[in-house]
Amino acid sequence: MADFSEERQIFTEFLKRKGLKTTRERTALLKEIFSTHKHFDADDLVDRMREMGGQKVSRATVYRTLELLHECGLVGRVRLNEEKYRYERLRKGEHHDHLICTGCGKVMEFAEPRIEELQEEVCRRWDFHPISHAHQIRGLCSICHRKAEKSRPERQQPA
Amino acid sequence: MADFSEERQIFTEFLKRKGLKTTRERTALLKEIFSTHKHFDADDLVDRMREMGGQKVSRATVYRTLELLHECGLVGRVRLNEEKYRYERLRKGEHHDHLICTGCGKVMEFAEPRIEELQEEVCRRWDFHPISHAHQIRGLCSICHRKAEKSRPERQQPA
DNA sequence: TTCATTGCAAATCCTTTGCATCTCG
DNA sequence: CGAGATGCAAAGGATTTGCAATGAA
Repeated sequence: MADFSEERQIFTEFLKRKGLKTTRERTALLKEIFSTHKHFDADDLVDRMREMGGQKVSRATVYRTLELLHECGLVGRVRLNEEKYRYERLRKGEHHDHLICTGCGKVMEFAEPRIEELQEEVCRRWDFHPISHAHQIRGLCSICHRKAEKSRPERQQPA
Repeated sequence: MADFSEERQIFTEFLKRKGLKTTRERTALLKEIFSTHKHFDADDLVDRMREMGGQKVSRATVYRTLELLHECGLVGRVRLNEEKYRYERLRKGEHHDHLICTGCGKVMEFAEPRIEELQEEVCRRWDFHPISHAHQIRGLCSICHRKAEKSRPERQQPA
C-alpha cells in the first residue's frame, strides 16, 4: 500500500493547469507506477496493468500518460544506447544516476553530489544552462564479473 | 588530408582477428569518418558517402560497418533520449562527455578528469567493473538561453 | 575456389497518430 | 453538452535481416 497521495495531487493539478482531465486510466497508471520503485519500460507497464485486473488501459494510453507524467516531473525517462525507453518514478530527493550491468541487465542507482557539483562547474565554464542530465556507467556487476573471470579460457589480447 | 593510417591498421587487424575481410566499402567508410571530428548519425554518413562521389555504399553496409567500428573501439555510439544513434570517431586521449543544447541541437564536448575519478570511486564502492560510460547534460547554450530570456512574456509558475 | 560481403527490399522494433466512440467536468 | 480521452489499427522512423549476386583472400 504505497502512499502516492502527494504524487496524485501534483498530477491532478498539472492536468488542471493544462486543461486536461483526470481520468480513471490516468489515475490507475499513476497508482501502479508509484506502487514500486523499479525501473520499467512501456511494455512492462502494459503487462502489469493487464495482470492487475483492475482498470484496463491500452498501450496507446500508456504511452500518452507516460509522456504527461514525464512532462510534469513525476516520471523519469531515459534511453541510453537501447532500443526502448526506460522509465522510473521520481520522488523528491531521489535523484540518482545509474550503473547498468551489461551482463545481467541489472540497474543500480548511485548518488554522488560531488559529481553534480562538478557538472555545474562545467556548465558555468561553458555558459551553458543545464535542464537535465543523464549519467550512466555500463559494465559488469560483481556477480557477472566473477562469472566472466571463471569462464575465461585464456588471457585476452590487449586492446 | 587527415591521417588515419593508425586507425586503418587497427581496423584491419581487428577484422583479420575475426576472420573478416577488408573491403573497399569498409575502408571508404573509415576514411570518411576520420576525415572530420564532427558527431554524425547514420543518415549523415550515407549522404556524405553519396556526395563524395567515391565508393558507393548502401545504407545496410553503413550500419553494419558502424557496428564493427564501434565494436573495435574506433567509433563511439550514443543514444540519449533520442530517436537515433549518434556516432563519433574516437581517437586516443580524446575522451570527453557532452553538453547538448535542446534549443539548437548543438553538441559541445567537455572533459573533466575529476568527474572520471569520482566515477571510478563510485564503481569501487559498488564493486562494479565499468566498461564504458555516457554522461550528457542537456540544457540551453548561451545563445539559445538569451533568446529564451527575451521572448519570455511573464514569469513561469514554479514547478 | 570459397566464404564473407554487398545491396536491395522486406521485416522488426518501439512509439506515435488518425479516427470513431466514450466520458469527465 | 462539449472538449478532451480512449482504443484500435494503421502509420512512422530508425535499424536489422534474408537472400541472390559479387568480391576478397
